[in-house]
Amino acid sequence: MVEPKVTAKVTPESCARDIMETIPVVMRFIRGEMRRQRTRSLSVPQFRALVFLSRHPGASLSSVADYLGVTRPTTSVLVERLVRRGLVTRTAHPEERRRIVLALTPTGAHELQHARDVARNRIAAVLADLSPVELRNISRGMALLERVFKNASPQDGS
Amino acid sequence: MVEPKVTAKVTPESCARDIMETIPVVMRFIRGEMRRQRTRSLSVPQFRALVFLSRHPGASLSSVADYLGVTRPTTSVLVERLVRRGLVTRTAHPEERRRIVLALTPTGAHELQHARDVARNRIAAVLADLSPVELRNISRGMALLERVFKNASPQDGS
DNA sequence: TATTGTTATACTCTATAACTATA
DNA sequence: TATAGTTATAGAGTATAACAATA
Repeated sequence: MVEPKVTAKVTPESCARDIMETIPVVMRFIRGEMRRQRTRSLSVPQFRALVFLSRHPGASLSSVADYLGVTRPTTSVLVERLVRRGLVTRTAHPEERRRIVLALTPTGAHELQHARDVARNRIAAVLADLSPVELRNISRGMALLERVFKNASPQDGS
Repeated sequence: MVEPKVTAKVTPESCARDIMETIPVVMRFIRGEMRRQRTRSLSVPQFRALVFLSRHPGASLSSVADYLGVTRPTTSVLVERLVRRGLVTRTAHPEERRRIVLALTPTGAHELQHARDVARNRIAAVLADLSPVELRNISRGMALLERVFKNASPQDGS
């Protein structure tokens, strides 16, 4: 009574298992690439903060925290390091005096571009042997994951 | 001369961009779920080490390090914490006296099962609205990523 | 009172360097 | 000499708690 398994049944649970198994492996690779840039290496959160600021110049600390999915104290420390390294400017908001205005410095924009290019190329190299269909499959999977996890991250459940 | 874009061209580079954007978001969610288990929370590396030991009882520290993709000093510290918490046993290898033999304690096996169940169910809940086709797409994408990143992680390039 | 941001504290991850012990 | 593992050190991520300043 064993059914010939042409394609295994995929459930949310089995999919979750696959995600738990694979995501950390890929994450580690990305981290390694970010860190490889010897003199000017970035952590993944630092990189993501720079990406966010490149898209949202003048953003507040809270908005960066929301994007990163971490608390404000964590973000405050992270931003402080980026400011000290000369990658980000932190100035007072003219009207709302509680707020700060964050933006990339020219150096920050440059370093971001560099890190992004290197990481993208290194990841692309790993993907080089995949077929167009397989690449599309991965991209589609990423889009789906982004859609469902983007706004689920805080704590929507228990 | 603008081609009607039915389906965007997916290149290794564009796929790499998607990966860089999405993986950290999902990773953060997984970390949050692991940490949620208040009293007995696990970090993702701790969780992964326990998973590995459940599959490879008696493994050496080096093999755990290889699986995690981190250095041996890092692994030594991580294992030390698991031993102190009573989740892992660390005994001398009978023949190769340089080696240690790592294994889960009954408590470790139990906590692993608990953490795994909770995290899987929480992730599955996020995936609940996806169709079977979409779930299969994600699982297929994970399998592809696992295949290419599993052995690329160290430093195969520059 | 609620929000923005910081500081203090504590813990984990992580690597490199230097070490011990064993093979 | 090479390998297995540890320890020391340093820096980053991270949260919670407590705080300051502003709205």
